Amino acid sequence: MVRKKIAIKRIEDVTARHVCFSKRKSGLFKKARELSILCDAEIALIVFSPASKLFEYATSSMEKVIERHISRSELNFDKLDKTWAEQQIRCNYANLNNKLGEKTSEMRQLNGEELQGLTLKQLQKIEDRLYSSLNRVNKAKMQLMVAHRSGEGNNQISLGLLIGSKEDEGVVA
Amino acid sequence: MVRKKIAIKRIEDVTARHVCFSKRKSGLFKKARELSILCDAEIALIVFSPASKLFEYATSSMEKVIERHISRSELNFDKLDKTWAEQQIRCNYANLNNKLGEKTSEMRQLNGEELQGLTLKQLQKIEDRLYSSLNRVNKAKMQLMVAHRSGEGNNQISLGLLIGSKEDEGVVA
DNA sequence: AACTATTTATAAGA
DNA sequence: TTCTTATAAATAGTT
Repeated sequence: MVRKKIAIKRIEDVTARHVCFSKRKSGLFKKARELSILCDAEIALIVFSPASKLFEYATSSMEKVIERHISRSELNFDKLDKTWAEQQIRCNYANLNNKLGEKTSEMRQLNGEELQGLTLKQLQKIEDRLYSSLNRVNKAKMQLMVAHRSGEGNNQISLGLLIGSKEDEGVVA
Repeated sequence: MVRKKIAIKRIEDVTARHVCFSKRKSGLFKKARELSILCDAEIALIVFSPASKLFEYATSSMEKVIERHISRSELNFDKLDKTWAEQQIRCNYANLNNKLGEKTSEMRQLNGEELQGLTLKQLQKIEDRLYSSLNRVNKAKMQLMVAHRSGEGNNQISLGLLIGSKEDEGVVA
């Protein structure tokens, strides 16, 4: 347990990343709450998970302010002054462009393109990642087949299997 | 030095409160930064000290949005008169956003996340794709190993293998 | 989800 | 504010 300190860089393994997110998120929110109470500070904390799920914490009055910003999925440009809005768009644009580039490149490697120049170790890592993906896809297939069979056969049994095979939430729902 | 754990309640002594604020604030921001990097999360954190001094942290584009809201309330109702250029930028922005969304979603599926709701056929397709990726990665590994051996052995053979193993480019793209 | 060895944060003191 | 250090708290890896 905790054999080593970890480097602060993106965790590639999906499962590990989710677990880490869940753990550290609670830690972060706890710290925020403590700071606000101990030191009488106003705090707003917004966290979007990699899957874009929203988590938030805010003390008192700020809550309303922040809430408003979150619930807006489109920026309300009409209410903002134009120059700022334009800058904002440009900034986001560049940002998006970068992200798109990164994602594309990552996907290419995962696809097995752009493999030249990688070390054996790096290739091994990609291979491992692909295998775990395959595993998850296979599980999903199994669940589907079980669910499907339940449509024609004995509902009691298949329902039991379904529940038993549910692991991360929403797989079957 | 840390004689005891402290209770989480407002620190009455002003000096002690300030010191605590300063220390815990850095800790909180550090944790926020780490979470965002490790888990690829979007985070915005706003802290007002008891003396109403502002501290903030935000990943990427959220920064500007939040900043704007902090400097708050004096919204410029500089409505309308949107130039063609601005419209254009917004259009591109929306476009990029969509693309990024698609890519992200595609990658998640390829990763074996977000598999819920897919049909058996779709899952099969993802599985096939993963298998071909694995194939390509394996080939790359082989090439590396052969190339490595060729450093000591027969160059002709490994070159032949290299050329022979190149096949379908852009299967997925 | 629970455990625990370690790392990390931090309360008190200087 | 910054440093030190003993102790409390968080958490990475494992089960």
